[in-house]
Amino acid sequence: MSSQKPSIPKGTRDFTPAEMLRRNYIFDTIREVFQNFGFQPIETPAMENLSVLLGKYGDEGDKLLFRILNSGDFLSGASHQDLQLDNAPGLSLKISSKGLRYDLTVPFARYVVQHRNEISFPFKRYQIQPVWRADRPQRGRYREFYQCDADIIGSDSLINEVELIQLVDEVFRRLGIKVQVKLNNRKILAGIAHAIGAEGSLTDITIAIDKLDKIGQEKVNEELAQKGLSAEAIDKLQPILLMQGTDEEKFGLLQRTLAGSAIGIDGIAEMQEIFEILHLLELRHLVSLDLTLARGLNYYTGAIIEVKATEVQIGSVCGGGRYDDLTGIFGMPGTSGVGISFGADRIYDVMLESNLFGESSHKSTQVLFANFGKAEERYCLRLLTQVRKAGISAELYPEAAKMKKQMTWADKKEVAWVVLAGKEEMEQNKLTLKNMRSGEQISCTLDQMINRVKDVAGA
RNA sequence: GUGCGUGUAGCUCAGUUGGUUAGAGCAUCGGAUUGUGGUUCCGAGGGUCGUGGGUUCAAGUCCCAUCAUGCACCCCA
Repeated sequence: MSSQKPSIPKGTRDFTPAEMLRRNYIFDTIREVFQNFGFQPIETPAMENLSVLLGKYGDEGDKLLFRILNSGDFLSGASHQDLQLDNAPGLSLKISSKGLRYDLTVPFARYVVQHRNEISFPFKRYQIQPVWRADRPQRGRYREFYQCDADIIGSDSLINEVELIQLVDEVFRRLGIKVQVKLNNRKILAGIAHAIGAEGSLTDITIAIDKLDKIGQEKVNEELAQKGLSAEAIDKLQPILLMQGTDEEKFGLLQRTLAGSAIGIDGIAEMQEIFEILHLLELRHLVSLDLTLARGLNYYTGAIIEVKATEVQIGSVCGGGRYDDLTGIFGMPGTSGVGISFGADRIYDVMLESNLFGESSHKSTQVLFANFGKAEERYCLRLLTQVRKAGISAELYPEAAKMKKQMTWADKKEVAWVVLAGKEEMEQNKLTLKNMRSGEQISCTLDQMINRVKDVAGA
């Protein structure tokens, strides 16, 4: 029989015990902060109906959706014509009706509409689950990754934006990651488009502006011209692109520039209020207005947030914003929400690179009972139960392998203590306790052993 | 979808202007030590050199194709 080479799909990963301990440390930290801020957990299915997902993330997003082939005779829904025409998007709708979720926000909007009668608004939920994107994997980019989302839906108050920023500040404080929080507002971006007379090109403008720090002013202008923006409009855009100074100075310039745009004025007022409240709070990380922040997700309508690690280059580790009418598509208009999403996998990469995982994430079995044979096994099994009842994680090596093998095994697993209980110990109703770090060995009773292990663990 | 790079043992890699039987370290397993690991010594297993074709007396090495993978763009957590 020929064996096949085992592999996993591109952009997916296995996680070792050591990695899982560290990943769980991140999830636990984020979860604690979510709960501390009053968010409640939900989960939604890995797959959604395609009708829920399509059209919510822009054309690019639709392309990146993983689609699930219908079960059984999946071709039955497709006509001969469908198969013959070179029409992949059309055909895919005939043979696939489900897809893997692309983010947690859209499924949440669907959840809210479906459960609206059980929810008392404003509803604050958190959700920690994997999402899938058919992107080309590279550094910090995976096809399967975890998002940790906190959203508040059913409240227009800007307090919510501020709370999320506070939450972000707290999560990264606890994890020890240095970050920079950038804020912008879609309404301001719309106002800019209006002010330079190019409302129709809002998306092109925001995407081009977003690249400013990457490709520079000239290239951005070239790209805008290529997208069909008039020279006059590009000209008018320059003062905004090059805007420098304090947030107050930026707001001043914006107010003058966007004076003719109601939506722009509205956006400025929102941001001013958010900053005003933020100034009352003591935040650890710098929060700044960044007009080049665009964010491609189509559903954002108001404030947008992005968080970048300052010491590791990996793209954003956290992003979010306000969406005024995501539930409207599902038949429940007028319910505004705002949310934030932490990218657990990128946070992991940042922490690994910056050496931020402490010993707290190093947890293994505390006590291993060496196995000497059948009779000793029985003896140890009774002791083992009592050790576990005392709250100490313990296990018995499952077979009477050579001592060297058992000790090596304990060493590799970073077990702190090994209990040796053979014939001699059984006769004296005692056991030998070995400290794997120091190599020191003592003879003692079960109670003495439990106290010793607990003492050292507590110290 | 576009561009550039890389594929040799489980992992990291060496392999000369093409030249006889493809190597090392780490890891794994076994022994030295049948009740003692982290440092020693000895030994063993493990390879269709990504795959297919071509050039050549001869290809891990050169050429082409293909697949996989990494990076950049796009987009994003």
